[in-house]
Amino acid sequence: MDAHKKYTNECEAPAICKACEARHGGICATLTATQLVELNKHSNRRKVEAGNEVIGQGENVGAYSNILKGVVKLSKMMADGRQQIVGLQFAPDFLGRPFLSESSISAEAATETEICSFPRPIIERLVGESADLERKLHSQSLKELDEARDWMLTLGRKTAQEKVASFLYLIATHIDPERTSGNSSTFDLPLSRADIADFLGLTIETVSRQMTKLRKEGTIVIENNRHVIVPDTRRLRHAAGND
Amino acid sequence: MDAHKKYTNECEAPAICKACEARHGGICATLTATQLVELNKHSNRRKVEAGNEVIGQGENVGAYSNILKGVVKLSKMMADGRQQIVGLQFAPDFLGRPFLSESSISAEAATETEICSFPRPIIERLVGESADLERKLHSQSLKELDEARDWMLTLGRKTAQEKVASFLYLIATHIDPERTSGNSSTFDLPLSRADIADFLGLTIETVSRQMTKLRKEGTIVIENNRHVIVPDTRRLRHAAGND
DNA sequence: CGAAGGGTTGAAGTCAGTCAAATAATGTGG
DNA sequence: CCACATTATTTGACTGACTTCAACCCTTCG
Repeated sequence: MDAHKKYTNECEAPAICKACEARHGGICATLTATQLVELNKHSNRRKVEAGNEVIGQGENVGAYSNILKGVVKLSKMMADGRQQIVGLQFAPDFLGRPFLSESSISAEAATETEICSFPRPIIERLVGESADLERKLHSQSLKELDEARDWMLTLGRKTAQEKVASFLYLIATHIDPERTSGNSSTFDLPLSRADIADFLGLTIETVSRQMTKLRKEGTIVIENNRHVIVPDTRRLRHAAGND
Repeated sequence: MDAHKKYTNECEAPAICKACEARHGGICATLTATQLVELNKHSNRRKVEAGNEVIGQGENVGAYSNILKGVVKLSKMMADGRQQIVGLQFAPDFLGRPFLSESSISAEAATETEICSFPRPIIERLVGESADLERKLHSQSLKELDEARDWMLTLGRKTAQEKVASFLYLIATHIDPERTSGNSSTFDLPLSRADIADFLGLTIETVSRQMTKLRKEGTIVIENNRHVIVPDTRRLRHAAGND
């Protein structure tokens, strides 16, 4: 069987990659079929439950990954336990540098997540071969930098009300909307109130109060704590102080 | 004269570059002599006074620059005027993407500054030619990302006291120290109280009060408002909540 | 000398934090 | 499927850190 696999130079992409959700979104989009085959030999696709660290044990320490499904939170912690979420990564983002020695960032699945990870050395070799790949990684870094700086404005200068609205607006615009028609949007929050507080530099109580306020104003509708309906995203955007 | 300039392939670096402070620190370090000559034809070296935007008027809009001397602040502003400084760049950093359409960031000289700027198209062509250059730009982006995330923790989770100490510690470790021996450090603040407040997400009054407090505790000594002496940087680091 | 800008200090107000308790959602064993 | 235990979220009363508003000080510069 597999009679068509005799050539190695211009081979086809592995079947598993062809069916991959991130095939055209993640870093894999920049690779040739040959490189995909190579990468695929060492890749490891797996599920990560909400609340678990994305850093693989043993062999996978220091790996790079594609997020195929779910939301990953990147956070920093102070010696005394105070915590700050410094970034959220949505599928099909690439999860790279973070859990490298560098800065003390931890990556944890916020929701049930699926990732495809690759050993660091392989990626680094491919980066040397492919300018497109380096470009892709570079541009993701720049995107993350822009997002981080946007969030600095939120953390430093917005009120609690605006912070919570900013968060909801961020989610509304980044999550695969369960339903989006024109100006309205519906989704499940990927983060608990505690996580939201850590993302906004607030306490859970304040987050809760501001959500209640937004609900009573009619800016949002909440069902079962996690499910949110935004009837008018422009109104939410305005509440976030974005204009 | 200039008899030795007959070859064009393996020419020497331009004299002005050889004498340049950033020759080995900025992006220029990754370029070949030939590329330097090319780049030099279009480069524009100039001084920028404190308080002026670094964006060149007219021809230079959308340029990339090397910072040769001084400190540049990157800031974002909300519609109602609230402002947040999202990054400081010290010589010999590269000042790149910021004043590109993208995110509404403005770059302004905090102190008297000297920059060497290049038209965007030239840089972009060189990036295509030199993987080293792309790598260099990429790694600066990652550095800025790390710094931004560190600062998010400061903005979101630290007290006013810790924020001010964090700022002083940042300056103490980034500025060419006028005098550094062992654990002590002496320097001039590159930012006014108003700028410091915008960097820390505080008001000038709070910044002033916390500086006074740190002074009375003996953690720092202040002379003429701008001149600061840190007798023991470990103590300052501790006041910043970094351990 | 007087005006102007940057910085400090004080008094009063407010927004978000803290502490505590109630309520809702989720899970577990019988 | 129910009673119970456990956790997540909301709500309330109170406190406190930081802001706001206002006056004052100090240096600089015309």
